Amino acid sequence: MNETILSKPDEQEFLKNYQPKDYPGFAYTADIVVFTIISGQLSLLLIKRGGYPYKGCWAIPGGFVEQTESSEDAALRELKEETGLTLDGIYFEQLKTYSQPDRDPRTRVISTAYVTFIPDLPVPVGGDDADEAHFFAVADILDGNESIDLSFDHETIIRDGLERVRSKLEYSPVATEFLPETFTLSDLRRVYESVWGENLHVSNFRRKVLSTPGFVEAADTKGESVFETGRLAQLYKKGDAKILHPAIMRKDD
Amino acid sequence: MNETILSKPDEQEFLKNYQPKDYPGFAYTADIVVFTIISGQLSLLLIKRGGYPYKGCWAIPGGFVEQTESSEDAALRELKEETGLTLDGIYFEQLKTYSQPDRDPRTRVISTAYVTFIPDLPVPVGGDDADEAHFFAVADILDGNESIDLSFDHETIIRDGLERVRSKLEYSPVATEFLPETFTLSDLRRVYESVWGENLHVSNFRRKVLSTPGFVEAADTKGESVFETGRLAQLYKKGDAKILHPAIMRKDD
DNA sequence: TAAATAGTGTCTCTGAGACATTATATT
DNA sequence: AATATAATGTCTCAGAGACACTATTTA
Repeated sequence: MNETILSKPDEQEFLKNYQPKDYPGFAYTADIVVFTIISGQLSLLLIKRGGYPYKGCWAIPGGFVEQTESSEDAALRELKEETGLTLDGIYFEQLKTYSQPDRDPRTRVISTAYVTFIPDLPVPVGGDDADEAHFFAVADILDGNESIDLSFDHETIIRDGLERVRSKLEYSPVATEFLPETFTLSDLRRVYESVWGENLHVSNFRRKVLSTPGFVEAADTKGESVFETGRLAQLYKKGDAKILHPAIMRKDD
Repeated sequence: MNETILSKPDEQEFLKNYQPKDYPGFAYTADIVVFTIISGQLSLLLIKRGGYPYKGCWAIPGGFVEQTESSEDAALRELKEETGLTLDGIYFEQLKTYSQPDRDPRTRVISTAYVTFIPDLPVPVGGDDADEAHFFAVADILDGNESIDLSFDHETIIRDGLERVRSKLEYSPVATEFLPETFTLSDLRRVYESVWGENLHVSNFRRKVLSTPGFVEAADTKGESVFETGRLAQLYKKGDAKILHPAIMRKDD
């Protein structure tokens, strides 16, 4: 914000006398797509709606933004209220804003959606506004025959979020956000395989990751295990790179 | 939107009796960053504000969204009203939504910003809400000593837009949006140089562009000129690729 | 003719796909 | 011992930086 200009006398005078216009006004919500990987399946968090409209249908967590908070703050607050999940210090980013006039059957609602990626650790529970919170495999939600009824335009939001996380893995180190503090290169590779839905070449993947500066660094604790049969693997932790170059590219682009 | 669910009797009943809540409501605006290249300088369109707040300061085009239109429609409508520019069939995309509670000194205003890239052809003029519309070199606006006073958080929006166009050039063919229907490879290279602010190697650039499928294709009209001294250049037109691969990468990432 | 840009060709290095081989763990 | 994963190494090809050289235009 440009503060200097606003301190001019005539600007101050205008603001002192300013009366909010009789402008219709919009309802404004913040929603968040929470991705994680469960049993090798890219999954996301849905809550079952307790009230109308779309009563009993599934929706991504979210809700109305308060007058005193940003939509970023609202997304985190609603997520916590509805599922108990706290994203403290966890990566999340703005996805897109949805403003189609008919996207909410009640009234005009603008929604800004966010995306986040979390390790498979916390077990979400239903909170204030929701009956139930549950992780579903993305494949089941989108192509699934299991008919998971989604609310509003949330299928569109989920598809946009999916494309975001898929492309984000290429040029940023966010794949590590899906993992605990230390992990093996196989763990990291499985993140890519789950998100992209394709198998990657094991040793080529290793070489690419290790030759990309700042992606991962070896953890001091060496030779720990991942609880799988086979040779014990070196543990790594997140490096300090914000962007990957060279990028880890997927095949189908 | 999921129409099937909404046609259920109980959902219909709820919607029939629905009364808009006594909810505060937000003002909602759509703004648009219009980039073009003028004399080899990446430039963008600003309008001089005719009223308070920030009277006399410069702002990116935009304004309040109507209840019956999407923010996409609003951005295009406001641009036309304020500058006379029509973006019919021209590429534009959503940039980001800004929701900081104090970003507008009058009242709470949410804004969704868009970006577009246009050839250096139309001359914008002031419209309804603005005194004046003018293209400024991005360098002058951001690092400039010429002190161009910007309104609201528009400097942030412009910086975000700048980073978007810079990265967009790498993996998408949008550079051609800055050019007329036919252009030479030098024209295209100068777009990259203007946006990235770095000189590119002439013959390597040629090879990369021509070996990227669908980026450009030779125009039927051969050997036309670009009105520069030197050998006449082959003309090209936009290809049908939506994504560039291999990408045209910049140095500093 | 000089200057400027268009366009071609070549050398080299890096990154990635494909694949073979060795190492170390569990069962 | 059989099996599974970890880790290293090698061959080859594609893409990109650097650079030399030729072609065609204007001034």
